[in-house]
Amino acid sequence: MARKRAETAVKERLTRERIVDCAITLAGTEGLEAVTIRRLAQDQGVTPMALYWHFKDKDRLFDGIAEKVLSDVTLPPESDDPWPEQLRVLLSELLAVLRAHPAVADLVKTRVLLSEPGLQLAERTLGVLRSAGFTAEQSAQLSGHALQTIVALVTQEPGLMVGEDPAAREEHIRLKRASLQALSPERYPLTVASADAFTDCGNEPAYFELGLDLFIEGVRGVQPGQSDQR
Amino acid sequence: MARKRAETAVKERLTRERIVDCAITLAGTEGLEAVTIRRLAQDQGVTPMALYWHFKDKDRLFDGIAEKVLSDVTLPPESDDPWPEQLRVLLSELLAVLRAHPAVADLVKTRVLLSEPGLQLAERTLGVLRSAGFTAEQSAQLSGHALQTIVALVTQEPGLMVGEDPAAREEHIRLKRASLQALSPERYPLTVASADAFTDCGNEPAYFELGLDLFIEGVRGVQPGQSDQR
DNA sequence: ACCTGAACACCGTTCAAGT
DNA sequence: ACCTGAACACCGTTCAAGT
Repeated sequence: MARKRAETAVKERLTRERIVDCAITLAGTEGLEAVTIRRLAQDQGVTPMALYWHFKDKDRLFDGIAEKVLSDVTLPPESDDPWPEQLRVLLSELLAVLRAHPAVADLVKTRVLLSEPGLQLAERTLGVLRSAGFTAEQSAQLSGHALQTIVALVTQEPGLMVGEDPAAREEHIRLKRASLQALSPERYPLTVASADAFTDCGNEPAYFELGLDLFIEGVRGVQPGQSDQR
Repeated sequence: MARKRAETAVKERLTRERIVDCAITLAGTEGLEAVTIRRLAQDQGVTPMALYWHFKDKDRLFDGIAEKVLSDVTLPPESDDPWPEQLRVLLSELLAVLRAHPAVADLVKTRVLLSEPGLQLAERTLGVLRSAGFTAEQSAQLSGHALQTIVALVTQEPGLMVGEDPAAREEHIRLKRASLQALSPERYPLTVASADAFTDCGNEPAYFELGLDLFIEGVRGVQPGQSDQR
């Protein structure tokens, strides 16, 4: 009981890591909108301006968040498996990591090329795509789509609501579903029939599997040297 | 010269349409961040609170923007073409509309099911997918991915910078490209080789074609009753 | 019906100053 | 090196009041 304690936790020195961790936790519990410089400072028991010694501005803090999340990605060893398998393994790993941090997945989307762990993931993804016969240009674009697909899968999952208690979540889903079901069945029969699926993804594994399959099959379909008649 | 004039244009009464149009224009010229209640009011020569008579809050204004943009989508007549063709036509139309409004495309992504024109597009898309043999659940998910893919194609186009003069844009691209090219060629050879493609999509038609193909081929690949061995 | 005035509770950020 | 105090220029939104 030496010195003074702050709030519930032992007061430690401010550091980039601590700020980033705090931001990730806060985003996870209350949503990314709750992550403000001032709120972060308050939770750390410090002045808002204290953060500016560690980060040039909020955008750099976001860079730090993305880097930290991407550092959770563990790349598999190089393999001789067919490229679709390798691609699936890479994307599944990224998917698993982002699923643990849906609130900040959108930050990652635009920041992969800005950090060491992101670059390693990108390099490996490009490797798989190049081995499938794509050019540097095509591989760049496809790797971007891959990232984009995984992030969308995580952030747009129907019924997902970060930083909302289960009761409010249920209510939100119920309301949205009701409004879809209230549509004219003559004009929007298919939309009404899909109301459940639009508001809550009933089966998570199937949802993510279809998303992954969709992308990988898409890559297969545009692969150079394929019979592409339609 | 009766009454008084404001700024450069003739002062007219405030209306939902005028506010939405103003917001879309502003987003296009200065970016979505520039679209604030206060700025909109200022441009219209009115108090910020005036807008609250027309829209409950900023989110409803965003709903209005999305609806207006989606109303530009002109649906093709029903056809007997094979479903991939029909899907391509629908997505190309949406793509063309969003390409004209990249700054607000992200707003559209989460609001298709909230307006008449969006619902009509969704219904048609679901129709095509259902005709391809997908269930209501699968079709809902795939239509979501379709939307998401088109929006991403428009908003993530490398080298696109909404609300930035060409000079600043060039400089921005140059800088980002240089930083990629400065990476270690031993550790990131493929990333360095793709630096150009990551920073500027050299060939727009090819970029959008590949994006569309990727999605449509993906749907083809996950279509029920296909030989799906990998 | 349509708009204003004043106020509230927030933001990110700068800059000079403290230890 | 690391943090604070005070201030600036913004936000969205509410509420009572005006015409």
